[in-house]
Amino acid sequence: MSTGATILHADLDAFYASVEQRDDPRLRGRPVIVGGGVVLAASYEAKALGVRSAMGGRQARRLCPDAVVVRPRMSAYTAASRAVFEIFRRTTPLVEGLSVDEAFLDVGGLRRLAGMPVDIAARLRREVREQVGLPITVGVARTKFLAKVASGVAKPDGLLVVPPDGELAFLHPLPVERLWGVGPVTAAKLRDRRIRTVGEVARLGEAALVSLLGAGAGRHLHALAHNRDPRSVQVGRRRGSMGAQHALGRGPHPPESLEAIVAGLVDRVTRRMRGAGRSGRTVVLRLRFADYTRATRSHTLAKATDDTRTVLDTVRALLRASLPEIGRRGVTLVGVAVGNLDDAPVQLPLPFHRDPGADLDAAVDAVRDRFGAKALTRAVLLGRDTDPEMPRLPD
DNA sequence: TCTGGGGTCCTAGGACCC
DNA sequence: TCTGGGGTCCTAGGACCC
Repeated sequence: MSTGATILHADLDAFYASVEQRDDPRLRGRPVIVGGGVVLAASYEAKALGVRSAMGGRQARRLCPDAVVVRPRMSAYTAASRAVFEIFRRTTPLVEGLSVDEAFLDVGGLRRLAGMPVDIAARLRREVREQVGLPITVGVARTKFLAKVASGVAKPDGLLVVPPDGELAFLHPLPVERLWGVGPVTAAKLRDRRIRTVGEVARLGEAALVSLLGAGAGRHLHALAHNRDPRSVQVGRRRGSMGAQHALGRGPHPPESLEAIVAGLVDRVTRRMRGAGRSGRTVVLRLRFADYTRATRSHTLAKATDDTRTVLDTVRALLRASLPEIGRRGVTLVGVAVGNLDDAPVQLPLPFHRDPGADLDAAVDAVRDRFGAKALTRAVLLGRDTDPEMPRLPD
């Protein structure tokens, strides 16, 4: 029964740019921009001058003429990410990755073994710095949501603990933009109502939020503003789709050249799928028109596949059906994705794998809490195959 | 400020089934 | 003949995240 702040949100700082500064000492202390036409990542020296990721390259160079612009080296970032996640998993088996550079870690059960969460977090930061050479910020709190907000506030290269008795005092003065899930559109709607802080959101009432933002977003935001977030750290989550896309100039782009680009994208995606041992049923063609509005066209196959030919034929049919619209509106991006990826069994971490537990109900509940209902089904199926002692669902 | 590439989750209507 | 409610799947769009 640990009730303290036991969830860590660990987030590498300016990840791509930090890897570049690590690998080239001449870049240290200087503004670094990773990416060419568009900023993929900016070092904190560049951010200080207003450079942001997703910003156009021209504007970034205007803001920061002294910046060193580096071509991205994806394989270096992937390797660094793997090394950091190894440290995460050495810290606790309960790791939920959110992207290449951030994860939640549940350290609630480790107190006797590894010390207080704040000490675990400090050690984690030190290990990432010493063993991988990268700065990382950690937020520590009782819930995932608060831990994430805390790391955002503590960046860069920081550590911030939100004590359980100081949660609302921490949360309510923050601007609404700090909330996970509040982007430009939601922030603008709230701003129109003169709502700028989380505390003001909390005073608004759920019904008002729902009528302003819709049922899902409204209820979600209301819960967060009142510091309600029951989500647990989920291990073994797998992505639900894989895709690749390619931005185009303003054109013109004849159908043959679009077909060729799409074929390359399909090849990339299906190659990755086979590499990961995944197959999927829903094939998606993604388009962006000359006015930068977006559209998707999709088709769901009867059977999951990772076959290049099958996916390509499907995408081609979607593309051909879209050619008239593309002809009218112009196209500035094509993308391909395969969704509805199958759920292969996941490897469960040690405690549940090795110790099914004497109490069947408790074990089943624990698996469901930690990993979700889907994983429970998978765990049971997996357990039947590999471990006769694995708990089964009660009939 | 003229905008990459990779994802997640939610909503909503229609088809279809019981 | 007309009508009901519930559930799932598919397609498409939109907001948001890094």
